[in-house]
Amino acid sequence: MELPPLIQAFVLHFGEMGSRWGINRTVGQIYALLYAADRPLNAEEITQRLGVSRSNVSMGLRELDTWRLVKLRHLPDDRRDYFTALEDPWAIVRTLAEERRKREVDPTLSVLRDLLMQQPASEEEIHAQERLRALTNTIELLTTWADEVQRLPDERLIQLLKLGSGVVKLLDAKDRLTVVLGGKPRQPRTALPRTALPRASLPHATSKE
Amino acid sequence: MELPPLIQAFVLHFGEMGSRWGINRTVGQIYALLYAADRPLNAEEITQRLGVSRSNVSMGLRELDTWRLVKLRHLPDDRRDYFTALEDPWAIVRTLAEERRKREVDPTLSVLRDLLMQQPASEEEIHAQERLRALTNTIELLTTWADEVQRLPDERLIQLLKLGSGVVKLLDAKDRLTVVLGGKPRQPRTALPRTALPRASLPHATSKE
DNA sequence: CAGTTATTTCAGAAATGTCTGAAATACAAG
DNA sequence: CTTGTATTTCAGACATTTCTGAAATAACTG
Repeated sequence: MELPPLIQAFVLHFGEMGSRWGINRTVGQIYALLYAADRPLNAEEITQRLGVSRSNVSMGLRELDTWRLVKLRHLPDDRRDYFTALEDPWAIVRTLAEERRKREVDPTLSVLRDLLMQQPASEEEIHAQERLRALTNTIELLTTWADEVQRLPDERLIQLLKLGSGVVKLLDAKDRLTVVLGGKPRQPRTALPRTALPRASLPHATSKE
Repeated sequence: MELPPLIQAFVLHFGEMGSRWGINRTVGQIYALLYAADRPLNAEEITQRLGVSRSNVSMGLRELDTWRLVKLRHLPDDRRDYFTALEDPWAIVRTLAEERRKREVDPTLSVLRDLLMQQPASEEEIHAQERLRALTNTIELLTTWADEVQRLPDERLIQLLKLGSGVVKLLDAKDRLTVVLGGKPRQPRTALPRTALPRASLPHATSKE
């Protein structure tokens, strides 16, 4: 592997982390290389820099493509394929979130829903189904939320992230206002737990004020 | 494997998903079995029900323990170890989030910070470092947010999730109020992008109103 | 169409990960 | 200390995944 030390360290690390992220070493290395690169690279260049076989690079690029993490481009007067990494970090985050959900969550949700439709045949299965139902509800709440957040434009998403847990203050403020100003009663669409009613100010929610 | 069909389907699915989740088949199966079970199980029972070797179960339980997903308990007059799954779905979500972060994100963040400290030795490295900086900032924003959200009590977390992207309306409402009522000027702690100022009402942000 | 270059496919080699059975360890009870 | 039971360790068998080189395919060029 013939790379400037800084880039090499980055590439090697991504290769090693690859296995924890469900991609293999070469795929991780290719992505890191493209991400750090200051120009599009073709397969042959990647092969040389990483010191792996040409066919391995071909397969790796195809996998990155199914993850929608690389873009294929062409340079004038050159019929080789050139690749760039999806470069905007927020685009990467969104893509990773979508793809991981598709691969890691959706199949499970589908199986769970299926099992919840079945008629339990024993006490044991009744209990199991209850547990499955609790799990399903939680996953559904999370994925619905993730869906909605995915649709926010970048600025909004960043704004929310920066606010952090500060959002709960806003929620409290809103509930108080609704009461003080005699606003329209809340639609119980998001049925609040009793502890979140007007003046109940929870200890933890106000700890930073 | 001798299990009621519904439970068996659940267990088999978790086993298969295991590889995508960075755990192996047996570990996934053991967790699923414990999660669906209506009582604590000992290693021998798990062995029998899953039809895998006793030693495999021992290793699997140890791994689940390092993930903090199972609890060890003892029954009176029985010196065998009994296990239960972490059963509250929100506790599971929190634990998974923490553990995955520890394994999948923190090491990368540490390497990135390290590489950002280094003196770049070429134009190429200067560019690479800029890319690394962008990535680092994004990951840091995400993990800081995740940290804060982790500290919220369950009800608050659920409340937020149910609100979904509705939070942005609250943000807008707050900004408007600050102006209308002449409230104290915002601390620029979360420096908003210009587009989020008082009446700029972005098209996408108000699309549902 | 033949020649050239780029990419993909794929069988098997190499590497890695998982699982088992046997042996080792741990520990309570007699 | 010995016996009996529970659990862990670990070397090697087995299984899966990754990677390579060679061959096939594709696509352009004259």
